[in-house]
Amino acid sequence: MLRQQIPVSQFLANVPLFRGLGEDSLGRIAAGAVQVYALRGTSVFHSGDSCTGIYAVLYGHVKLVLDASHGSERVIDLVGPGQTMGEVAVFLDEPYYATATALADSELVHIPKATVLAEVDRNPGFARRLIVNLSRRVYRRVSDLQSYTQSSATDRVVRFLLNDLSQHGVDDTESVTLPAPKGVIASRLNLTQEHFSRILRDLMSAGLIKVDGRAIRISDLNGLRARAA
Amino acid sequence: MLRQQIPVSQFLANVPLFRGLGEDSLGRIAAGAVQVYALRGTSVFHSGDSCTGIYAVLYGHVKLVLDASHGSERVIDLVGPGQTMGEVAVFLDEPYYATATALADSELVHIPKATVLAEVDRNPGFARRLIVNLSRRVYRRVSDLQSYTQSSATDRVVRFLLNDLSQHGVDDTESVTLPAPKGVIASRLNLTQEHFSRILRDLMSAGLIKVDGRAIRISDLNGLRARAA
DNA sequence: GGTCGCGTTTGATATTGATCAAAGAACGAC
DNA sequence: GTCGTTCTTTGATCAATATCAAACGCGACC
Repeated sequence: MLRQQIPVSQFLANVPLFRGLGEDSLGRIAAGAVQVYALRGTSVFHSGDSCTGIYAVLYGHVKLVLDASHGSERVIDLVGPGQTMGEVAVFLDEPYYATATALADSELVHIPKATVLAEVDRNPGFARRLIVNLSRRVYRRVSDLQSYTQSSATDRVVRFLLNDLSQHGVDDTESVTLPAPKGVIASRLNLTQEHFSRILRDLMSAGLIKVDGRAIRISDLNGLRARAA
Repeated sequence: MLRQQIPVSQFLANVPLFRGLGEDSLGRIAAGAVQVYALRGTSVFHSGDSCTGIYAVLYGHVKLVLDASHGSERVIDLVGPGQTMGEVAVFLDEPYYATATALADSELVHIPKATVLAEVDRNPGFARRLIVNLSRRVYRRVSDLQSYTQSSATDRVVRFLLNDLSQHGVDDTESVTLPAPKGVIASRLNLTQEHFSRILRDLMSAGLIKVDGRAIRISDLNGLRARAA
């Protein structure tokens, strides 16, 4: 993993967590920030590492994985451009509890713990941003929990597809490209690779989607929506 | 549900979220606060209700439930004395996403949304408290997720017992009293009432615990600990 | 072009925990 | 007390998903 110190405030201005913070504030944050490159397959931090600060992803994708004591790893999140990770460990003053591994060659910005803590005390606007950010995260975890426990594997997959679709905007051609190998997506959805594969096959043979590697075309959007109810 | 306006600052001083905030800050928070009594079985708020503020539990117990569209309800949290609920809805500026129902006659304090928001902007110490509070919540949700997906039902039950034990301190007699009907605890642990019942029976016949209604005595602490690995 | 390795698919089987149904126990109201 | 309600236990069966094993596809690299 390479590290390099260059001006990053222009990048940070586009990260939702920092957007609209004002030049002075951004400047202070950028001052301590360091650009980090992580090649595909390399880890940005490991579970148990002492926490040095937060990371914002500029481009690429990173998976957050809970190491399984026994059995296979569990992907708890996929972090893409504009998103941040590591806040929880910073504020709990504990080591990172998950491992962050690049799914593709990625560029990140590291903001040291001290910088984050100082800015929170200094800038209520930033504090508020963080609070909202964490609130959203709690909410998403609760939603996840709800999916895992109250809906079937197929429902989860369908909802995942529809969700990804809506994020990328409804293009002329309705399609989704998985940001990670299917095994990783499967784990994120709390199912095995095999089961995920079978579900995609079933959705295909029901004429709802077409799968070509990581590219998934939605053939019957309404049919798919009906399935998600 | 009764509401009554009385001075509450002395109570708030004992709630972790507000502890050590200083007289002035506590005073401002208490100013808008209203004491709320919820009889057993009554709800403090319902999923979908517009969010009016946060609640701190003074005594009693409240369950937070996700309504299941179809099927049975899912308990996502048990909120006891000193704990708070509703923060996420306040900061996301959305309706409550769960329903809060008293498990026993309970006393709570309601702090209006506006009061909370104003105090965050005014008092970095409070903002920090909230951030830590929310971080802990994210962490707990992740831990929950890990239990649900990476360990067996029995493991979860054992860990729940050991956890509850350590919270109440290791009394002379090592015992736990469930704060809610077994069906509620079961749901919190993501299993059915029946399954929970069978697990307790099995742990009993293995000589690890003794169950008498909601009182559970740990007969073989080391044996139980061994089971949690 | 061959082959190594990763990701993916498929099939057969096993296991966990859910569901359905019903009977018991506990507890409060009258 | 006795009745009604809620909580809990037990048994029988079922469904969902995991696991194990093996083959397949395909790109990277020699």
